[in-house]
Amino acid sequence: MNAVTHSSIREDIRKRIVAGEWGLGEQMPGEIDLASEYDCSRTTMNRALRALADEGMIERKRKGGTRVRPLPVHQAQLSIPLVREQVEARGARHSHRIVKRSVRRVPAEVRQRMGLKEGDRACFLETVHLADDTPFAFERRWVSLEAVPAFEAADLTRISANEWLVREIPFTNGDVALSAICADEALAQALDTEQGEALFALERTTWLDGKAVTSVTFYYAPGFRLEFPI
Amino acid sequence: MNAVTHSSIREDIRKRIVAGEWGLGEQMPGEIDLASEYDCSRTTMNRALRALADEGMIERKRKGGTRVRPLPVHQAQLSIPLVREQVEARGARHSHRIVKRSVRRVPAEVRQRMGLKEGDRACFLETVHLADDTPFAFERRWVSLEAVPAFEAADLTRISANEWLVREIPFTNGDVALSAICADEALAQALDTEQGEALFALERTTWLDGKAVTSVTFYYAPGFRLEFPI
DNA sequence: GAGTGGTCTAGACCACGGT
DNA sequence: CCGTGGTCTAGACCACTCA
Repeated sequence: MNAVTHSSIREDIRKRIVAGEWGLGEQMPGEIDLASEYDCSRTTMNRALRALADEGMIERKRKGGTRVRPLPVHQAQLSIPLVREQVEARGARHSHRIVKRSVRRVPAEVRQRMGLKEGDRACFLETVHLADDTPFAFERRWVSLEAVPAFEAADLTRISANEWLVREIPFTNGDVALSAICADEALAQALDTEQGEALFALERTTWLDGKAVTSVTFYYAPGFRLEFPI
Repeated sequence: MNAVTHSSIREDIRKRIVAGEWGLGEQMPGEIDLASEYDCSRTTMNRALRALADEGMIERKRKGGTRVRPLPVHQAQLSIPLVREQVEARGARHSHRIVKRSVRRVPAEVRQRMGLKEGDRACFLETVHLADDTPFAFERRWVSLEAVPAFEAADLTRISANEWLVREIPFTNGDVALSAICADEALAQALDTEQGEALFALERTTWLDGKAVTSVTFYYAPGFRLEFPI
């Protein structure tokens, strides 16, 4: 209890929670009490407690006071890197090869996922990402030409579609789904592996002000692991 | 620009960034300028900008000022729910059945993952989680009896090991890895599916003050998707 | 050295939500 | 009603880092 900074206070209180000083109910003292205990201002204590609340350690309610979360919500900051960054983080050189590129009508399933109307045009793209010339991931992507007309003419030889979009079109929100899938013939060929292998799939649809920008699925080569701290 | 609250300011500035008002370099005005522009205190502006920095939208450096992140870091708050919660969120009834439970020496691979010494004892546990009597996930777990001696005698018939541990032993940090794996014979049998099916695997090792508590892998039945917003 | 963000303070008012 | 957290303010000092 030296520096009376919001972070030192936060860590100290975290320890006291872990040590079980307060049970799982309503037990914790309020901001004012803790502030005087730590001899800091209420503002500082508020910030420390707010941080603990943000990470799911405690729950705060007006009038109800501050309580230790019965079942702590275990949240992780999962950052979704570019494929290029994933490859380079493994110490390999990234390159990509466009397998297919066309403008076509969107199949019903994707149309629903992206909220497009029948007849809306979109760009379809299949890309293989390589790590030192070994297939690393296979990307199947739809880009709405309603939202991103410029994509039709984008030069994707030097940078990948992912990076082009990230650079040109910010997005406001999106949905991600992770799953496992057996490689069919096309996926097996693209990733230079056997049919039936288990592939890790990451599907992402992103939106800009309520308009779908792109919907993409990445299929990672067998053995891929997405790791992160919690 | 009505309420001059930190959140309204944050959202307004986010819009201006998305609209491209400032390029990808060093362009943004500093706290003081923005504070006077929004007619708020520097404290409030600081909080708004800090929030944008936390979510990876901008980068801040002393003296260097505030800049728009060239490639925004796309971070998601991924909360890892209990299996029971996952099942109940699908509107099904959760139950679990313990398949194996024993105390034994830990194989080298797990020992390394958990940082245990040779000869350390641990509890090994295999559990099948059911959703309305259909296999939903298969859990393979090691619990360090060094860290949690009480686990050896825990009653796991009513609540699962996961919940027992969450209730009894808080943890300070952990590692998570997601991957896809082909079902071998044992997994296929446990999940009542075919050998070779692609399974989604979630592996997690948790620590309490540097001591490994438990290392667990969940294998989800085919078709499982882990979804979250970004 | 100087400018920028990082942080703390003391006080104030407000909004939510139990009593 | 009234206690608790949520927030804003004005001012201050500090620490990092760039020039």
